[in-house]
Amino acid sequence: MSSRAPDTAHESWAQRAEQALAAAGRKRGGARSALLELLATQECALTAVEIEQQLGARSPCGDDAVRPVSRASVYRVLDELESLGLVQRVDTGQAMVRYERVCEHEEHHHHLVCDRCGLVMPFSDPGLERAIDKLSERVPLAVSEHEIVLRGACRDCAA
Amino acid sequence: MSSRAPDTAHESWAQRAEQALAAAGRKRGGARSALLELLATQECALTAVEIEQQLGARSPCGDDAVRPVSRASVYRVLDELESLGLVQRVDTGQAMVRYERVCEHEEHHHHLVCDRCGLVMPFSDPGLERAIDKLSERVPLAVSEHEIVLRGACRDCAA
DNA sequence: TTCCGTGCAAATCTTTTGCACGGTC
DNA sequence: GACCGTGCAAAAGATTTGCACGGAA
Repeated sequence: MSSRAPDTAHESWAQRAEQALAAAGRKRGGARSALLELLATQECALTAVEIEQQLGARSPCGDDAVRPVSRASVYRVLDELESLGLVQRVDTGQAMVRYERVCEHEEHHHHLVCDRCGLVMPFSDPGLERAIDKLSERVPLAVSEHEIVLRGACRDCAA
Repeated sequence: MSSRAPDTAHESWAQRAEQALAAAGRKRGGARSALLELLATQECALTAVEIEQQLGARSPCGDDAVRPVSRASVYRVLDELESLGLVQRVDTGQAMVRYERVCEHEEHHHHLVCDRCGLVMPFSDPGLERAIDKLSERVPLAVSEHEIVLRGACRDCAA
């Protein structure tokens, strides 16, 4: 990242998302913008309910005209973004599915899940990716994506 | 089991399960026996509904006194077996969770999932396991298990 | 006889859908 | 003005739980 700092990656994600949406003939809307803005800042996967809550928690004063986003819209927008390849579902084996943005030029990551407190953390490992890629060629399936989840006790819970 | 061939592995799994259940102070029951018997023969993960259907499909004549197993029991038994470490949940990212038996001495496997038809196949790869094991030591989580899912198009669907 | 296992029905919880209104193009 | 986006409420589907009965120890 010579001139651009890496922390602008999520801005460009939001831009790319807006573009893709526009290209798909979609109009703009409050709920979707809010959701894009939130996802752009997230490091790791969120559930629909977490997203709803975070969006509802904006403007604690209550008179900012930022209306809370309904859960239905959260699901609808996520679904839309997923089909455009801007967001991916992450199934951590917990009750609810999680969603996170897909950054084309960022190293993609997988997830650590704490069995006890439910904490979800990202991790990435080039060696593992290589192993998966090689494996993908030997398998009776035209692999288009993969997902890896490591489960165990996080530091706080193990202490 | 010294001279037993490996294809009796599932028999011993059923036995081990019965023992563990007994050790946990559990009594025997029709639904649970049926479920154990079914799981013992399965190569790969099943959903609760699939299990219910297979158990309901026994004795097509209808007068064999084998009563269909209720779905609630399927879930209860699976939950029980899971907490004893005899069965593991497998989350393939489809609508329903899957379950399969855990064989201590068998190489454990992961899953290929066809996006289009929903087919689930097992696969295993020692290299991948090694990579995961090494990785597990470097991660801020006391890893107790891991799950890998490769998604794509199966041969039939890709054709 | 005591307690466990099971079926049935109702409850829960996540996610989806139908409908009507208001905003965007 | 046409059509999309959104909220609300109801629906759908998977899983869990409460309760009462029958069987195992």
